[in-house]
Amino acid sequence: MVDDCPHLGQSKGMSHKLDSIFAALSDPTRRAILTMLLEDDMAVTDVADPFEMSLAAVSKHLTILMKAGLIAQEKRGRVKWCKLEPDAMKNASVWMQGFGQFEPVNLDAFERFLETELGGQL
Amino acid sequence: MVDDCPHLGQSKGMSHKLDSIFAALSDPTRRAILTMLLEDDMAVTDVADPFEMSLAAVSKHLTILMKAGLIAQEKRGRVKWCKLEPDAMKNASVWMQGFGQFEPVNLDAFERFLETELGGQL
DNA sequence: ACACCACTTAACCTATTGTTTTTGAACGTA
DNA sequence: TACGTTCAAAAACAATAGGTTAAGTGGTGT
Repeated sequence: MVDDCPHLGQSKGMSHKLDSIFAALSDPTRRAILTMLLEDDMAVTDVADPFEMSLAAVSKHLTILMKAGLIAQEKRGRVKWCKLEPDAMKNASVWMQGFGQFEPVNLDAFERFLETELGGQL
Repeated sequence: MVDDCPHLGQSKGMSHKLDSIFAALSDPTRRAILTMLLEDDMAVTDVADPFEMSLAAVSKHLTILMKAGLIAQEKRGRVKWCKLEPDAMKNASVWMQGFGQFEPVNLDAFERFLETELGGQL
């Protein structure tokens, strides 16, 4: 979670994962796909069905989601089934929780604490 | 349309916000900036200092973070101070919680961050 | 007034992304 | 075997992202 703070220690592994996870989540089509997969596993054709765009475009979106680790694809026969892979999203969620856990008041207090007690030497 | 996240009762306006929030988070430089701002409010020049890139590039990153609502900027004199705006990230976090097939994040990542970085001085 | 400082904007370059259409491979079925 | 279905890959293209340098804006200090 602290991996991408360059003035602290850097271990690039996690950061690169977060790159692709957040980038994958930044597209509304892909978020919609994830929402659909929340209800049930789906074949590629069925995933593409509600969308205006071509099947090829949806297939590429699925590739992006898979490379981010947000879904898994399993081929059974000629049908490729897509299922959610929630662990990847958990990684991103945990990273974000580091920012959401405290109220603004507590944040201000914490900042003042850092200033007075530590002199900002971090 | 399947544009959004119906199971969470979110509107299309929210979807556009999530676009920019997740897109902003997908860049490691911007995540590093947010991590730095976790410790204290900072002037633009000081934010740019640890990075290899130009000040102009960092300024653009800050604009993206501000448009996503992840930070706020306040100009005092000739110095523009940047501070974290955690509510935006909380929105994105809530969206991800909808995929609650992983346990709700109850670990306090922020405290663990502090323990790691401050050596338990708190 | 003048120079400096803290940014922002402009113009530009390059790599990547998002999309389409077309092509083609793999697979079930008749 | 032959045919239709499922899906991926390739080619082509516009738009966007992230970076640069250079110029512009506006507050500070002497």
